[in-house]
Amino acid sequence: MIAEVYIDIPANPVNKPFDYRIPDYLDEVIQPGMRVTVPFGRTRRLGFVTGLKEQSEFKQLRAIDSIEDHAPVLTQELLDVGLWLAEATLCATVTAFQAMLPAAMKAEYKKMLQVEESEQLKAEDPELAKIFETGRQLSWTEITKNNPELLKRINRMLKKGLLSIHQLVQNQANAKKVITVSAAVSSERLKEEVSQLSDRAKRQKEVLNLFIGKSEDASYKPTMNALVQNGLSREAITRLADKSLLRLEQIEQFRDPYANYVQQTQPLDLTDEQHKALAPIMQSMNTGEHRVFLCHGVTGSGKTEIYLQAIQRVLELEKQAIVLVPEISLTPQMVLRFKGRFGDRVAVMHSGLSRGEKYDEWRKIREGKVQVAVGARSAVFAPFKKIGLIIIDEEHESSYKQEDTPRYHARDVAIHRAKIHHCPVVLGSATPSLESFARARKKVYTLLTLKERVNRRPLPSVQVVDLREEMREGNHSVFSRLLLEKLKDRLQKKEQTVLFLNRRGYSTFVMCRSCGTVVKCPHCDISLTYHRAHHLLKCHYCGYEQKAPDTCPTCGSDAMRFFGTGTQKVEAELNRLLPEARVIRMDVDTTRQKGSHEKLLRQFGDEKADILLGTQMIAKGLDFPKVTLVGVLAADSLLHLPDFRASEKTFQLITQVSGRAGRHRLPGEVVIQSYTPDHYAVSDAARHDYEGFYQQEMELRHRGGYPPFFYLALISLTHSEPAKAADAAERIVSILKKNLSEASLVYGPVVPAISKIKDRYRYQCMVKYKREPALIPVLQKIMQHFQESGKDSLQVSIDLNPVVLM
DNA sequence: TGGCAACGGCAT
DNA sequence: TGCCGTTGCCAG
Repeated sequence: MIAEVYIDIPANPVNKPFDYRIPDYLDEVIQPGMRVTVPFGRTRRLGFVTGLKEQSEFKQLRAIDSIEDHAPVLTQELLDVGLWLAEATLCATVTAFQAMLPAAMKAEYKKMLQVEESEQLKAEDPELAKIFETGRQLSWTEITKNNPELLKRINRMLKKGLLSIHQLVQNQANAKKVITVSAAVSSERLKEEVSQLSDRAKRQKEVLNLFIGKSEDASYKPTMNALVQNGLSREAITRLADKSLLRLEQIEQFRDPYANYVQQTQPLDLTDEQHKALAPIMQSMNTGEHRVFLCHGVTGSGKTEIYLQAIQRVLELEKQAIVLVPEISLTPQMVLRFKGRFGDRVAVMHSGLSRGEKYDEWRKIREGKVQVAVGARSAVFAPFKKIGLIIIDEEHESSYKQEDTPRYHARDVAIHRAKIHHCPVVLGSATPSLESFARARKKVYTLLTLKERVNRRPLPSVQVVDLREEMREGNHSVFSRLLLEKLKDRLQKKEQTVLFLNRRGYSTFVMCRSCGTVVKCPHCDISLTYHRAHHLLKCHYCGYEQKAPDTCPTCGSDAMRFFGTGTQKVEAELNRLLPEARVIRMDVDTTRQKGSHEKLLRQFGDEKADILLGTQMIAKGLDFPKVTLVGVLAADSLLHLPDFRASEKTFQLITQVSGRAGRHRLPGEVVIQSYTPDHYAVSDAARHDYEGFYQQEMELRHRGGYPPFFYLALISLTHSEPAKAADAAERIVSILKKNLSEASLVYGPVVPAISKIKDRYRYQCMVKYKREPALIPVLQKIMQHFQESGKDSLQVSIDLNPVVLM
């Protein structure tokens, strides 16, 4: 038999299946979807088997070395999804396969050195011989990294055949193993043994006594660790196992990151609106018909309960469900709602888990141990066999789009998979993306609307404060007088406040007041942000940091001033203005550590703080009964970015943040601070008027030729020499113009707002199109022609339906 | 991707 | 002439 294998090299010339002979001992074992190690050129590489066949057009086939998996890691369906994904996003097929698997399954390649002729080596290079004394294989990188001088000598020995190279393909995925202990003989026998043991074997007797009477209970299999923790002796246990009285078994164990909290919940009664929304979803599941629903429900309208009851039905049908949530809202709050309803039938996948934990959750899905997968973007690839429902909560969230290859949108993958499985997709949001809402309007999706909050709670009242006026009247503080007053009021009433600011760090840029110099990143075309904790300037693009200068690097003046406001500065301001207020700050800088995110939220939930101050990450999913005030400090911070979605993002953000207030008994209030209070994105959000915003924004998109009226393809070029990137961009634009239809528009080349990132200069071209069958083939050709390999080379990246244009 | 042959420059 | 770094090609 012959296997078709995709090699683990994401480069154009090898982006196709290679034929390999299956050795006899692997005949009948190898199946499509398994990973194998194969000889490739002069090395060994990991590969994915995508098909089996009898014949090959190639005469000289090499044989598969070994298998990496005992069962396929990709189902036939996922293999097909991978091929589709590679074409749809213009990436190498292996890259698509890798994206569907947990990171722990990425192969690691190691070059090993071994002695072939030890006597001769000793004669030629005694020092080297000493290193290889044990005769064992040693890692090439480990030997050479501390001692680069050895490289030449090793090469010399290799040429003479005294040393040899062995390529090793390592699978990093290893299940956590635990040892369980059980009785190997009857309780009767154990009693006998106890009496026969000498008095000195006190510890062994202790162990045996524990197992007496439990021999017959097959489920009694405590782990070695548990026994040792309870004061029994590991030595004694192994001794008894040696005597065949106890049995030790190694079993694979699943790490369970949520083992500690599971609190069972029951389905809630649905409101009329919720019933009406759920019914068509149920119907679609019952008839096994693929449909896409857009559930547009105001914040607090109980979308999650609809999801939960729909999933309930999926389980009754003995199928599986995938629930996607934005990375940021994967707080225990959200996860617990699913865990609480479905308990250990749920696997959770998100970036807060360790590599091993993610791998375990993934295995639970593959092995059919769970029926529900809750996770961020990549959970859309959950290896379920019979998907009954896919839910995408907060469907407008930009984190559903992967920003590096493969540049896929989870929404597209979900719909693609749902078609294959004949099941519905439910997109949920209080602020749907214009694309989705437009599709619902055109009846491509089915619109489900929830206008009211559950329990009839009113939406919070929203007040917009004009910051220009505050300025005019001499208030230069971050807080308007209204917001400050309300903050004080809540402090007094012992109610809580959420403050939102979309910018971390202390200030946005540092400028010299004497000569106007703004301190920029030496590697990127962007100003550095001041972080007060360590008195540092940081680049938020490449991570570069330097000490904050006391004097201007250009003119030497000491008039360095900090402009713009970040969360750190607001925190300092709060401490100054309201010294009695307890503040929790949440941003990338305070949540970097594992578990800190949850910890901070728990503190706030336990009312250990009065004010929660944070960036994006606090905008959604939070639900605290005591929060009665929400402040948006700078509503227009996103509005003036060079991005056609700036208004949409602003509207969504304000709406989402406002939704954090007054979700329970206490009514909520929202204060929005803005320099452009009349902008429709701000004023419509304040009025909770999605429809109004939608109309106005669609008008502008229509005029500008932007989605949802046109599709976009963004081609980005980077090179360390600006001229090289510019030249390629010119040529690409002319190729596109020549090959695409008249109706498609080709723009560029342009220099993006950030012209340099990590010492590479950037150019962009863009295509706007409605229907363009020639596009994918042309872009594939462009990739093949222009993409160079090597370190200092031209990099081409193509993003179809980009979410961020920068 | 990475290994290697082929190539050319350069010190000897 | 041998050694080294660079370049381009190729893999089933």
